[in-house]
Amino acid sequence: MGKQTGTGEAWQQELRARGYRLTPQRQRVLEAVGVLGHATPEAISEQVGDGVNLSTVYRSLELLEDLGLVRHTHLNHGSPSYSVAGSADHVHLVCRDCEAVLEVGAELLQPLVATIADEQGFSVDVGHVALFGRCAACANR
Amino acid sequence: MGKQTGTGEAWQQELRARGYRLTPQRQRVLEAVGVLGHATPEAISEQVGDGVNLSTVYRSLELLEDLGLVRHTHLNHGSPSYSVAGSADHVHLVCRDCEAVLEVGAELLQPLVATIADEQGFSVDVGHVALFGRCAACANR
DNA sequence: TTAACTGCAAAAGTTTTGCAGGTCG
DNA sequence: CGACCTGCAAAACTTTTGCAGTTAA
Repeated sequence: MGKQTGTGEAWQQELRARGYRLTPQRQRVLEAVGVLGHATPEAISEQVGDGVNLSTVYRSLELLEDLGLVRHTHLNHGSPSYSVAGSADHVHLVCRDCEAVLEVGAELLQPLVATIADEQGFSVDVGHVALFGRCAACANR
Repeated sequence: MGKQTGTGEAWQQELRARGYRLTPQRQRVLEAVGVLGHATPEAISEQVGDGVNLSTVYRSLELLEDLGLVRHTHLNHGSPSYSVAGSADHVHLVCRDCEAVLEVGAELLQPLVATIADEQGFSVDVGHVALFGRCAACANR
């Protein structure tokens, strides 16, 4: 399940098919997002080190998101949080007090999603849902 | 269900009890949020007109949120969206394509919320949930 | 070779902060 | 009257953009 650094991964071909180029910066940004789980552009920039300019991080994230390789949500206050799209779908549980982020399987959403599709014709993107509230630890305080 | 502009509303007493003051700016900001449903700080600033400085809008929103009178989420890309906390709980359905925001009753979340509380001890804040996806109109295109 | 990409720096946009004067209580 | 608030302007941040040099293909 590790990410092969081989030559012919599907997304690389997709990327080139669209006329884009495969650069080391883009690979490093994608890898950093994978390592961090979910992270802000700034955190990603730190992860990749000083070899990649912050502007490039932003531009890479935009491209990678357009390719469907990463996604972003707004987990806490200001900054967007990016994560790899390929990983198993899950729901984020963000604690308002301690800022911890728990996860639960997205299969819990199935009934809800089905109902919404049925009533509104709206297809929910299950890949990245964030729910806010208070975690068990903070509730006991 | 209208908002009385009477003298002794509960939140006003709460506010004073905490040592804060009831100013016309704060009343106008709260009223604007109610009128707009959900709005960014800038939109709120326009709604209240030029009688209230943008800085004051930010400071008022922070205070009102601290009092539990308004809440904020991130519906679309950059800016936070504020809404009154007292209104009926509902789930936002944000279309990624046309940016429309639909709503469905929060009672649909009950089973999900119950399961999460059971498994993780995490109490979800049902008041303001946003789900992203594609609306019926955009799906048919 | 050449069109795309990166780094740098400046610009644009958003949110916060310091302070002098105004006002609620 | 006194502490809290507001408006204004500047500061601090975040994200975007223009350009010249660099590089993947």
